[in-house]
Amino acid sequence: MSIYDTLNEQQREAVFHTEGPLLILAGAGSGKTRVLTHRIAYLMEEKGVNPWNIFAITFTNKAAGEMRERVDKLVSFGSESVWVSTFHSACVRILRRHIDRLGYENNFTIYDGDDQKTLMKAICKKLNIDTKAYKETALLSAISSAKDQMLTPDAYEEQAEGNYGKKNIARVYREYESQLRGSNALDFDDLLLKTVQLFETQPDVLEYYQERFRYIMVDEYQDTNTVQFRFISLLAARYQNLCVVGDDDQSIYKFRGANIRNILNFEEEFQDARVIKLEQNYRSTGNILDAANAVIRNNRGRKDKTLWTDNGEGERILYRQFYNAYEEAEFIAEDIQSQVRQGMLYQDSAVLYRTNAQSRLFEEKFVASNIPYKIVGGINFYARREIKDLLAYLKTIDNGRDDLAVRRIINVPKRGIGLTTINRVQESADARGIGFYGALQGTDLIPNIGRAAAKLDSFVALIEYFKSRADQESISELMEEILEMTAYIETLEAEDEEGAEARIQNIDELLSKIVSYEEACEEAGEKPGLSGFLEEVALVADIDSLDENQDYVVLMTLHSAKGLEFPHVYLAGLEDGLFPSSMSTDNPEDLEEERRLCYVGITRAQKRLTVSCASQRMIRGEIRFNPVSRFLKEIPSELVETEKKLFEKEQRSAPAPSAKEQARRAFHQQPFQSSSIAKGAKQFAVTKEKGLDYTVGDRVSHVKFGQGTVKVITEGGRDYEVTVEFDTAGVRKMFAGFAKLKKL
DNA sequence: AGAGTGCAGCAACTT
DNA sequence: GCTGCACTCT
Repeated sequence: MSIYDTLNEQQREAVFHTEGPLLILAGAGSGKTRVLTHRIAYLMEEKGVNPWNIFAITFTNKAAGEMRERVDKLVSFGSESVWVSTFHSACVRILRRHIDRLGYENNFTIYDGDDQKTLMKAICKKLNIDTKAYKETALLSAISSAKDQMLTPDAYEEQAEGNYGKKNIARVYREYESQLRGSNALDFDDLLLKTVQLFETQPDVLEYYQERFRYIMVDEYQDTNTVQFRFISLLAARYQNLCVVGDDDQSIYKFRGANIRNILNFEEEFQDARVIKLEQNYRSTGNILDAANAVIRNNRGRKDKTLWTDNGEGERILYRQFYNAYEEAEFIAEDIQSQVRQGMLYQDSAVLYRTNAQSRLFEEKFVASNIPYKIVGGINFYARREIKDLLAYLKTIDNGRDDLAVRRIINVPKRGIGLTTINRVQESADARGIGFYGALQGTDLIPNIGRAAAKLDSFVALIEYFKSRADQESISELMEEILEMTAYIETLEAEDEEGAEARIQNIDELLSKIVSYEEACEEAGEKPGLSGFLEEVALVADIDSLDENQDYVVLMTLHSAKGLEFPHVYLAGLEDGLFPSSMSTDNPEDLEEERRLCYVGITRAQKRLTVSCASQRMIRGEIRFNPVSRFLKEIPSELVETEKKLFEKEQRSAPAPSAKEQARRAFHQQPFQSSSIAKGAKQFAVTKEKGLDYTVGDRVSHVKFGQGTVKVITEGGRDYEVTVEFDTAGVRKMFAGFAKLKKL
């Protein structure tokens, strides 16, 4: 009996086919992760391949972690040497080593979407671009797709010949590119593009990685874009051991450049590619699968396949139509509670929707009904103002050339440095062809700077002080020092009464994340560095923080739900105009993508699927009346249960949960944890201690400031604020949670 | 020169 | 329902 006996015939075939290109067309729930993990195990255990030579690319960090864990369970040793990572993290790792060959410094900064927007705004201003005619987001997406097509600004301009609009975009692209370079920064697209450029221009580097990665596996292949495909083709060119797993029916990232031709044309690109289809679904019931098949059948231009299951028919799909979205949310909240009374866990349910804005109503109802929940997506933790501010300090300290970061914090907290001054500094920097921070370092050279010079000088002195500290102390100590010296929290409290508490909680969470990063590094025997932390932060997706061991209902968009499964799925807001989105209904290709999205949603469900819509819904403060989604009508009516009675009956005759269920629930249940502002379940927090073990007058010691005497303790909302007179460092005010003072 | 305040316009999906 | 910008006040 071997670990491979549990696989079905096609799965086994895919696992055993190790040499040469292989395309696995894996329908939803057909066990593709099982195949990939077993394949890695097979390579290592049976083929004697060095795990060091195996590279598996996943879509999210979470998927990467899970894959490594599962491989670890299959093989006796060596799984930690397998490279499992996302495209972006893999590229960052490669670029950190070699990007100096392309004229960047190796401690480059990564710009996220917000940073890109800020930068684009400044560029439009500088180039006098009419943002009515060319919206920032449109310009950015044009640049993004240019980068995906691996077009340099020069190539783009050439291509734009005779097209006035495109010429303008080329101008913007060129400026955007030069500003990024000037700031020693890369955007997300650059991570891939620069890696490809590196491979194409540095044969020795390419050869090194080709030798290193002799066996390459790519998950979610249907969502790779052109530059990603180029990346893997280059790597696989030497040994041709490329195994890609995907499902053309689940391609939902066309807007991000996903090229469905990568999957449809794989056999042309890689001659002699073996194609294996996995069509047996192990996840869902027959009814759910039939519904999914019926919907996706309406798409043209797909690889033919039919999913089947021997799981049995299961329950019919429950369909409810509501008067408005409030009632929809209320029903789902009640239904979840009724399911829980019958023995289900909260974590067995997920609510999926088309747009993030829909989460709001669910959140309200869930809070009111005391349902623990976690919202994935929406405003990313790292996109919050206070977090971005503090990270900008770290970025400035780490890479002084990151102009965006410097400009963000130069007057945060307020230092009396206004727009006029900032513009003068920028002009002077531009005139002299140096960076913003560079200009700040010589204020006497800036014309008309006047009284502001002193303020700028003290800002520079502050940053330089932090820089000098950065080598000597840990990131968390540095962060604490930034908080103390800028009085960031105090300022926050002073200016923003309602929001302050949640923001401070977020800062606590950031500190916790820094500490756990440091711990993780030390465990791995690496030195935790500022660049490393900032990079990790730039590449985390919200979905990575989902925790299967916590009992909460998950709320997310259909896009985020890709690759996940839940016993019970609620598909909400099935209305034409919302889903499919009104922006896609006039274009058949876009509509097909929406349909695939619907297919992804349906196939997330294992046992029970509830679909719902509302007759009227508030969108942008306007009441909209949308017809029932066309996708709903594509589900054969015999699979659907529309009767209201079903729900009420179950609720009334709910049997008491079995002893086993009660035990299961007691084990999983955790106290309700969520606040409407600090969205989602908090993982860590520096919370107010039950009390402090020191009082006024006590002698205490601090990691950095040494010994001192406690002068004042005031009780803040979330923490104690302690004033200590240090023997050598003077009087300092600090939060007990951060300061970790020890009584002597 | 900077900071605070009121109003307009805008809002898919994401690494 | 929220963010950016113009306007006015200190």
